[in-house]
Amino acid sequence: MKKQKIDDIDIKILKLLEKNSRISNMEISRRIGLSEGAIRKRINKLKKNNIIKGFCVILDYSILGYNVSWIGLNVEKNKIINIIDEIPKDDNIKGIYLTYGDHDIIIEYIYRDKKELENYIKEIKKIEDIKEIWPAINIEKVY
Amino acid sequence: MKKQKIDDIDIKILKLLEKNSRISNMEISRRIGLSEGAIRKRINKLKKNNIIKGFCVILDYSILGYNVSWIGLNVEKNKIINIIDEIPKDDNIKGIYLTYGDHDIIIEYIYRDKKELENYIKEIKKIEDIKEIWPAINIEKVY
DNA sequence: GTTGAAATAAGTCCATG
DNA sequence: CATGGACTTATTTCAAC
Repeated sequence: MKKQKIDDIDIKILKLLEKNSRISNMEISRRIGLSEGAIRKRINKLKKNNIIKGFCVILDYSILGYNVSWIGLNVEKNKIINIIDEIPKDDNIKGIYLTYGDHDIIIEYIYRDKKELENYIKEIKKIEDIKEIWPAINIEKVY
Repeated sequence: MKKQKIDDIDIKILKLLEKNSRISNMEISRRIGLSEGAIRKRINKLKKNNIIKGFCVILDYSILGYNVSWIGLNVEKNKIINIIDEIPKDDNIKGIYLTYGDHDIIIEYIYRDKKELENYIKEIKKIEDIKEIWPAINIEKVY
């Protein structure tokens, strides 16, 4: 795929969507000073070119009765792709990240009680080539 | 604030918004089988009660020419709130997380080149009561 | 929950550079 | 030939009931 040239207008659109992705095309158009159609076409293009990968919602999981954890995995480096495939995935997985640092893979996992987390860790442990698991790094987004 | 009772319909709405926050109220209403007005009132209530904290966009920062890092900070535990206040904040900060585990605070930071990251680290270092800084944990979201 | 008016989004076509 | 604007139609939002 040819790499899309991003201009200042695209950046402005992305910044507005980062603040509030539910803003209407019309409102973006008013703030930027382009027609609604132009904004819509640009957003679609940004989606097509995978610069916009999706639109999401920031939830307070603690109010919903969940804890949030990041589970760090240290693994055989040449098996990373296989391992990512094998990680059990369900609604409680909010993200899986490839990282270079203390860990190789980080799983963002929400759970209602310790039991649920422990069971999930048990599943993870069954995967071959995982050397270390650093679970239960509870987090709260403060900014 | 009184804690909101969440029912199955709220959960369904949140799941749809998690998949795509730009879905229209109408489309949610069709999928759930409630009127559009009912959906709208529920979303507004979820926002008012801070269960929905915002609507965001998932961007591929690498296509935009950015690297993504998580900077882990180990700090004096009783100074955490002060430190969070003092962390320099700009458009490159995508999140600040309070954590319990390897680090006390994690900053999600995007940068175009090493120089930019280094300058930011330099700013962080000026803050009192930060004991350790673990920067440059580059990440890619794979799921 | 229904309804109707206003706002917004989507689709098409045309002009421009 | 990609982009924005103008126009038309379809859909969505929003508030009164």
